[in-house]
Amino acid sequence: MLTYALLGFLTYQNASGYDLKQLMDVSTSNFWHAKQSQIYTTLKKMEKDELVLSHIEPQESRPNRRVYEITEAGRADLKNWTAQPITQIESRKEKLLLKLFFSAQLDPQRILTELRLQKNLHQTQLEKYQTITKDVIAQFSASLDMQEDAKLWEATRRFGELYAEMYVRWLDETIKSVEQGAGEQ
Amino acid sequence: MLTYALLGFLTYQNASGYDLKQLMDVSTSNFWHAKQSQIYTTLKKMEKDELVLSHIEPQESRPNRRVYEITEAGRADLKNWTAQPITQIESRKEKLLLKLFFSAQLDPQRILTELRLQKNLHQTQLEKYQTITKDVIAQFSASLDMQEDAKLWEATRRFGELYAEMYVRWLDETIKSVEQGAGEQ
DNA sequence: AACCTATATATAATAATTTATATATAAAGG
DNA sequence: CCTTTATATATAAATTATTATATATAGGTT
Repeated sequence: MLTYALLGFLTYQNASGYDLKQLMDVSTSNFWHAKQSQIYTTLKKMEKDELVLSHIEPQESRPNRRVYEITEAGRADLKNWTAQPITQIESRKEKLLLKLFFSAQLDPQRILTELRLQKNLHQTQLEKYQTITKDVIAQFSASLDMQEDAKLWEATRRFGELYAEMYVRWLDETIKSVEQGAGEQ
Repeated sequence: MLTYALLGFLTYQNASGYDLKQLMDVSTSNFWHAKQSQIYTTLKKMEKDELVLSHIEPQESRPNRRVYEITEAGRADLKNWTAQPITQIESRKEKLLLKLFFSAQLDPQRILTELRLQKNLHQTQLEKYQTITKDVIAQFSASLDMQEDAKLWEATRRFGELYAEMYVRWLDETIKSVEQGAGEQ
């Protein structure tokens, strides 16, 4: 899957592994992320599979860059993937819920502390989606040739916003429910 | 992480790999899931680490069961894990959003078909949380010694419900937005 | 009679992902 | 002056997860 994310970025412009990591961090990290090491090894595999090709770009006073370029085979592969409809719901993994599920014999105070910490985190995240992320996309939206892209990027930002909102709401409800059983304010 | 899920189940009762797979599928699959093969190999590793121990339970006309039991070390390990607060937001991976993000040059009709299919899936899922899952938990809630557990289980069910609700809402918004650009009803 | 589902465990092979480490330098901040 | 951050790539090791396959039988369905 990471392959397709990388191919997607490379349809916009050539990029190094370093560039691609930066791009992911600021744009798709909300719904797709990868570690630096995975990006580098995946690019290597992609070059072996001829989905991309690379060349070294010498730099002064900085390590040389290995810049990747998508090939025709790469474009075809990406197109083929996008043509394949997703017929299932993506499964989630949420450590917090796993802990909660098995926490009945635990001290309610501990659970509450943890839930409140999480509320903070998601609230901060929510605000980021509503300010910084929104502004970044709005800027892209201003350039004419980016309008179609920006519309879809906005949709993914909105997902992040709605998700964070939902999470905070659920935490509020859950905190209240746990407080009731614990006899504390 | 799967280790803790399995240990969690084993604090309630001894179980075989097969049992644990069934249990996960009907209870935690909303926020934690695993394939049969991973469960079997993880149990094996856990036994080597002395977090569980197993014995064979002979059966007539069915393959013998290998039943696992949590050890004191296992209980300690689980307790230690629950005591460790989670200080980060869990990162998501959503193929659908990844596709959407890179879909500007794609036929809007295709995107719409895919989004509508997803809406169906999440709507069906939502109804399940609101009916079957809700009923199952309500039944557990009826037995006195399960009330504390059932309350937390209900919280995790509620998460699934809110998530599905949010997803459907986002899909509605996104479908509308894509329709506008595509000049179709 | 043939097929599917449920019951039950196990392992091999592969793929995906994370953690850790190594190297090298410039610029900026405290 | 020292530390941190940014720039850049690369690989080893370990963990986690998926896909595929093998075996065996009872019971129900087409």
